[in-house]
Amino acid sequence: MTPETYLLSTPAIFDFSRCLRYLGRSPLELLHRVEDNRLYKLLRLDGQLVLLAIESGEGNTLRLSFLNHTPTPAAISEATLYLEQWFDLKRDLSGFYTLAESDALLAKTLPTCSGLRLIGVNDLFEALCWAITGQQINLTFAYTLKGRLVQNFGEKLQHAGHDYWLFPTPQRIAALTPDGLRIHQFSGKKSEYLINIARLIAEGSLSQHGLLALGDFRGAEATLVSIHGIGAWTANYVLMRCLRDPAAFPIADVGLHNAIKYQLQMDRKPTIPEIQQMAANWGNWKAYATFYLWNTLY
DNA sequence: GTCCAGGATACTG
DNA sequence: CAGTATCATGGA
Repeated sequence: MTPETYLLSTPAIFDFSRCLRYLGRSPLELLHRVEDNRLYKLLRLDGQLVLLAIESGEGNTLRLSFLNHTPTPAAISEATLYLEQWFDLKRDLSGFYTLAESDALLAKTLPTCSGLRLIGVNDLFEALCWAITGQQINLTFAYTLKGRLVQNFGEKLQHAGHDYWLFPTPQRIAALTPDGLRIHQFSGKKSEYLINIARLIAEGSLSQHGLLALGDFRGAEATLVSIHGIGAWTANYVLMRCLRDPAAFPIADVGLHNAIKYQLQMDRKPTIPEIQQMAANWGNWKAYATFYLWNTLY
């Protein structure tokens, strides 16, 4: 049977293959799969587990295929919205390119990043878990830990010989004790942080909508930082990848430091004041600047 | 064996 | 208020 297929129009500055290169950076990733220029993603849409395949379509489009269901109209609409957010398709990047072409550091990212969109982590709980899990450990181990979280507490769909996963719900993690995460090699502190945040989200006192309703992103940042386990780096990571604050800037990020060191051929990592100076003109493109610099590391 | 990882917090002076 | 210790383990 031929799956239901839909087209989604893409903006002028968009290179799907570069987005896929970012998405395919870790073989340990369980929340999506990249194969043969096609992206597979499991979502819960309109109450059902829906497996999507996304690939380049004719002209400036993406082609979505629903692999395991004939989608309801609501599911089609939700899938479209999800992808627009995931790939940041509604943002006009012309200002960023004007900036990047005249910026000594950012210009170096364009040959390998041009057309890349800031790939999001749409779900707030997932974004927070990923950021906290990744604190002060190498990225490979962070993926291993996330994989354990997903495989032990997430939901699985098998399709055509592959496993597809949904990230655990906050309700599921909120029901754990710290030992339930520590046995999977999360630190004691991170276990407490994750369970507490799961509880806040499960009970409704923390939500993406609520954070965005605070008026500006600085309000969201202050709220996030007030939560145990969320410092400036984590808050800005989540602002950048989930809340879509264009000025989010995880300036203490080691990956950012390494990318700058490499691009400028420095014999040491840059200091925070040096980075502030480099970013002085980045304005509301700091999130994109960070993402492009990260992407030069893969 | 050593050093560093997409940091945050609690403690110390 | 600015430094320091601690976490926790893997990867290089």
